[in-house]
Amino acid sequence: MVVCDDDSSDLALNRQLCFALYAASRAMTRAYQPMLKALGITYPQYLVLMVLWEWASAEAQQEEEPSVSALGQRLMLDSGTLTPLLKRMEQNGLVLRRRSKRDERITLVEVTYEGLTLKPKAREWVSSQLESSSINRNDVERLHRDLWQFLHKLTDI
Amino acid sequence: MVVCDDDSSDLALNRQLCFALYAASRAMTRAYQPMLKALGITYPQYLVLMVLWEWASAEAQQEEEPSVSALGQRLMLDSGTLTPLLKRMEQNGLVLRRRSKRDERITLVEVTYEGLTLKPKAREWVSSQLESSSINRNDVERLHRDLWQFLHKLTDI
DNA sequence: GCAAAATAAATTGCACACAATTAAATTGTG
DNA sequence: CACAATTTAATTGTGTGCAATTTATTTTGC
Repeated sequence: MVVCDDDSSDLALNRQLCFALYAASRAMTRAYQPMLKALGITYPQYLVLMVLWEWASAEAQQEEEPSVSALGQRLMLDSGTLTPLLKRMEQNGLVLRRRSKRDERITLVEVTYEGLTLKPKAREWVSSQLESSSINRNDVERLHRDLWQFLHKLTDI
Repeated sequence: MVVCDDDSSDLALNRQLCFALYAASRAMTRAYQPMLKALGITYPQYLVLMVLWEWASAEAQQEEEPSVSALGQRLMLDSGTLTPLLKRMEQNGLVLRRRSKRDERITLVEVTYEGLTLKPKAREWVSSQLESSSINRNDVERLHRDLWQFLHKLTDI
């Protein structure tokens, strides 16, 4: 059996992309650590907060119900991840969880005032990072666009 | 205090990139699941195997010592992640772990014959996926290049 | 030579991810 | 209305990631 062959192949090409995504995603998380530590939250908790900040904004008031599953659709996460994460956020005073009166199966999530106060702090840190880094905004936008295009093709298969 | 402001800002822009990376990385992992399940390994175990497959190839024989820390540098992972992962792979007969005779602090890792036999299977699956998908190889290469460029700027800060 | 510093893994503890299952509530259908 | 099918979270179990600490070994400085 051939178990040792050359690496100038699909395998190596693809390895590089799948690993680049894996490495870049973790590097991004690492880059956020100073801010996250200062705010006392984790990276996925920050993503949850960003969705909740959007939902709490005036424009979005009459939008979708802020349920666990709506949050899950937005972040592509399931209740197995979100339920314990939201419980920790509730413990830390960042969100409130309550059952919908209309349908007791649904758990509604809302950001607290304390959770809202983290938004300007996060914004300030992010904008100062962008300023002090050598990262070009156009590059970021192109990468973002290409990533989503790739992600859509990936999930279409 | 201003806790509710517009989202046409650095925060929103950056959220999209950091979330795109997070989502794309997990989507890639999901896309690999059918193959990984068939091979009986996890995604990070697959990444480890790819490094070990490279190291086992003839060209690389006199390269760096296949230690846990060398593996960690390649994958940007530490022993806290790798040690238990490699133990599981050893349990499953995919790798061997032994202490270096030259330096007893160092744990050397080598792929077994069983571990090598997974390589052609992985290659076959990956190439068939690329063929059957609508993903353009040039797009993949560009995304890969842009990702590494971004990753380097990120880790430079 | 030998104690202190440095190095390499391993360990510990916590927080995700996610597959699979379970439990509770609601909806659809006869 | 009854009751099966569906929907929504929560739960369970396994495997990462990673910070922080510990253990074992080697190197360095004197």
